[in-house]
Amino acid sequence: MTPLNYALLGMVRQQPRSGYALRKMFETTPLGNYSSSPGSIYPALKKLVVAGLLESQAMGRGNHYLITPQGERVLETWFAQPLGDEEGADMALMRFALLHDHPNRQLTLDFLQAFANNSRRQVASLKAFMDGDVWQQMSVQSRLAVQYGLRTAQASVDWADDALKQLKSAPTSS
Amino acid sequence: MTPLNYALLGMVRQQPRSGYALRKMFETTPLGNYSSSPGSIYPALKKLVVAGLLESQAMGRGNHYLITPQGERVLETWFAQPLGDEEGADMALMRFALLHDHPNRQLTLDFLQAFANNSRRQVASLKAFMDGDVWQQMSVQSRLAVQYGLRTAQASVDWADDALKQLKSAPTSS
DNA sequence: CCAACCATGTAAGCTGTTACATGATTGA
DNA sequence: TCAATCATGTAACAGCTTACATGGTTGG
Repeated sequence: MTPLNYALLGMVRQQPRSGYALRKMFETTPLGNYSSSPGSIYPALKKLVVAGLLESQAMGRGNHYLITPQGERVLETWFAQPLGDEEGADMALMRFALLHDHPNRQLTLDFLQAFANNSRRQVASLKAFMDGDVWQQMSVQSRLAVQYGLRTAQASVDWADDALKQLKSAPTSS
Repeated sequence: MTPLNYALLGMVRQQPRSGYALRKMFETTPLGNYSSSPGSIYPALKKLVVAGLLESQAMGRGNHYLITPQGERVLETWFAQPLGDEEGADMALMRFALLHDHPNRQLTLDFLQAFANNSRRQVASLKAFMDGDVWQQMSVQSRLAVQYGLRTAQASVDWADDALKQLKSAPTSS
């Protein structure tokens, strides 16, 4: 399961779509960092059908894709996985976005907690780096680049905390 | 010229290093998102030598790499290129970090200006997206994911502005 | 002497991109 | 009718990772 596969599964789960519609999603929304080129999406969809995670259904011109129970299970397993340090922020955020209307709200809350903790750890490790030997030998520019990392990590912490607040104050809105 | 190639050129330009030392840089510093696996670095170094951008020089155990005048020219050309929207933030930041001790301080200032402008444009486009139709149909989670993008873009703006201040107030510190 | 590190390399594969190609349908 | 959009596909490649393999050196 590649990142793109998860993205496609998640989008199709939300609503059956054609390959073309999925491409448009990548093009027109800020979510999903993937190119909308057909060279990636159509082959991936085919593979997902072969693997039994999606079902193709002719509809007007073109095919719509539906998620199968097995596909749902794959997504659920992914959602339930503890958020590791390894997955980059982009991957983590995609996972978060695909949780969208998931009935189990707790998954989202858990995700945000873990994300906030990871970001806090990242902040701490960058601060620790700034106390090390290497830091002293670095040029002004290189140091500023590290400061950039610090700022974005801090922004992640703030966002996650804020998102938790918003979700907790809001009733089950879906 | 791949991102990794630029990274290697820039690091060698700063100081002649062995392939192993370069790997350690990737491992121990937050700069450079690349894996430190030998499978990427050694072949890349070889290609750069063949292309005449680096020179290999036996030294003790292992080889040190030096940048050639031609390699310097390649870097200079890259540095001088206007910062486009296309390059991701990671690529942009790498370029910034590699400017490190560049004698032409103006390049750094130009970069930061362009980066700040790009980030501002990104903020604006995200805000515009939040006024569109798609936004209305999105789930709470998806909206929060977009808000994340907004926050990090804003952090980029803040960082660039701050960096400009720091550099302008500091004399030529190198 | 044995583990850990220094130091380099290759082969296979995964993932996504680029570029090309095709044809139907819709709106001006 | 002519351009734009809908809709799908393939072939070739680029770029990096994983896994494996090798041998020297250093320190406990």
